[in-house]
Amino acid sequence: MQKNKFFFIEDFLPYILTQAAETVSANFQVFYKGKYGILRTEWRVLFHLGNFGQMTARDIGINAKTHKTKISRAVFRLEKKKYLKRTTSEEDRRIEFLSLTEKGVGVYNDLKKEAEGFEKRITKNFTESEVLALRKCLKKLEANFD
Amino acid sequence: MQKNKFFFIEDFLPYILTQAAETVSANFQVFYKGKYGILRTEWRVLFHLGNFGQMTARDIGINAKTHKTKISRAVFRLEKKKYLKRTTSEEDRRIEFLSLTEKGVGVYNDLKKEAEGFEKRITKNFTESEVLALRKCLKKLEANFD
DNA sequence: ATATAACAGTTGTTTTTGTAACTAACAACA
DNA sequence: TGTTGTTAGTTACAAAAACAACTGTTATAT
Repeated sequence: MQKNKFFFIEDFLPYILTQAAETVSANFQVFYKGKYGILRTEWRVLFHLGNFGQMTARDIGINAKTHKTKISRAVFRLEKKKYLKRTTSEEDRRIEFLSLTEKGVGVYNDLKKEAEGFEKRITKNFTESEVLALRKCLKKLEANFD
Repeated sequence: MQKNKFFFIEDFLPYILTQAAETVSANFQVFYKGKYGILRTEWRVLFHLGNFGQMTARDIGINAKTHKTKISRAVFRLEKKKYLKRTTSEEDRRIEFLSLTEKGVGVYNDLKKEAEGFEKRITKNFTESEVLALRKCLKKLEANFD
């Protein structure tokens, strides 16, 4: 009892999902790349630390589903920019605790404002329940792969 | 009259959108990359030609919002694999019409089946109207950048 | 204890992408 | 014509991502 006999790429969910994500990301990166010269993974690390406080590279990688080499290099660059500092754990010297410097917090706070403004603008023609439903669907979609 | 005083990265729409897209794409690429060794842009070109018939690289690029160098390289690889052929236009010799070979159509048909199955599986726990609403929201979101 | 496996994070190499500069063809207009 | 601008597509080089192999450390188990 299939309704649509034909395949349309423009209705293929993975395609429109990726297209929407790429368009939104390309427009959002103007802020962090344009203002601070950082890449997407660096933005993610910055925002994890700004949002959750001190974390290890490992835990950021798990939470953001990002490979450890990507995290490692992002941490290196953020450190070089003096946005974050590392502290080796006393109990387990493999682990490094990462946290934002004062400068990093400043950048985080500025980019947080930009993020809030950006989200508002791109959902200007959405009802509040539409935004909530969209968030819910995206999370549910992703949870299907755990 | 703002409700949420705090910023949570896990509720930031561009972030969860990108996360969902990356997770879905990573799982879907297993089919085209695993079975036929092609990349995402090659999949897109293949599916544009399979879906719409003969097209120019330019028009695929416009429709898929993909840079011409990416398209150019994807076309080159698909040609090398004998999935598509080029025909230079008689009226304007800058233009090449691209179309799938018989082999390319075979690959397209197989991957189309996989795509349909994949979409069904990832939306198994969605109601039909949820899927429709999700598609609509994603398209609306993207249209905000035109 | 000590060998082995597991883990956190880094480094090296290859593949892919991004960007700019390029070629070849057409268009417009003096 | 011929000069200038635009367009379709390619190529060259630099930046970034993917993947595998590595270092140093801790956990496990004989």
